[in-house]
Amino acid sequence: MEPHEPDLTVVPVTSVLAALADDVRLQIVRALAEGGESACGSFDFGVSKATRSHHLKVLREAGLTRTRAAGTSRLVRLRRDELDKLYPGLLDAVLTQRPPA
Amino acid sequence: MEPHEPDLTVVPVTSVLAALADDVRLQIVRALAEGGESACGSFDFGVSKATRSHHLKVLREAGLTRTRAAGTSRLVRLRRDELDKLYPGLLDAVLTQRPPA
DNA sequence: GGTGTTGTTCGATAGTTGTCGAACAAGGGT
DNA sequence: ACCCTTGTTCGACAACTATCGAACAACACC
Repeated sequence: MEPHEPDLTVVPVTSVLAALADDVRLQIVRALAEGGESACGSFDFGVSKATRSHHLKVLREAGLTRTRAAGTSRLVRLRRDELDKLYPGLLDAVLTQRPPA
Repeated sequence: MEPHEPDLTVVPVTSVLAALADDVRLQIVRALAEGGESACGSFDFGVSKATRSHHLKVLREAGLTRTRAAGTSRLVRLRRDELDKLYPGLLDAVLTQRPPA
């Protein structure tokens, strides 16, 4: 089954924003931005693997990530080039860690 | 009663993004970005005034807008300067109308 | 003081979403 | 062949959210 990675231009802006508007998913995106392509299992942010899988699906279907199989693992990476081209400044604005309240 | 307009630095990024991740609210923000300060009633996007009031509250409490009374109306404006300073590129990336699919 | 305009607030409701455990699937190694 | 690791999928459930009509509040104006 194809992993359903849509063309970014057909994804509504609100879907992209909604995908980023979750704490767990934002941590995943930050980890990807810093660490590059990573296995799903490397994102241990206090949720079960079912929940993690769900969040990765949301990110993928919002056009934020790409996934490829590698043995028993799956490697995920940020579609940064496309995102920066279509929404310049979005990722930069969102990824920089904010002051601790 | 104070309209509860929080300091932007204490609003979680996810709240800002969630506020923008709705079609009606995005239309309101776009209208504000283009038309400047406007009365609540000027945002007629096919929802009831109760719903409109709800969306304006979400935007206000996410730190995106400021509201002041003016007679029987209430004038709403975008907190663009603060947003651009704290999240440079965010609004620009989101406000530009996307290609029609 | 009454009437109309403009918004807000209050239930209520339907839909969406985040979360989990359990079951399942696909590989790799021994 | 067996088992372990790695992920996905499947209900199920709680929490949140978008929406509405109706009731209420504040102000202006006659």
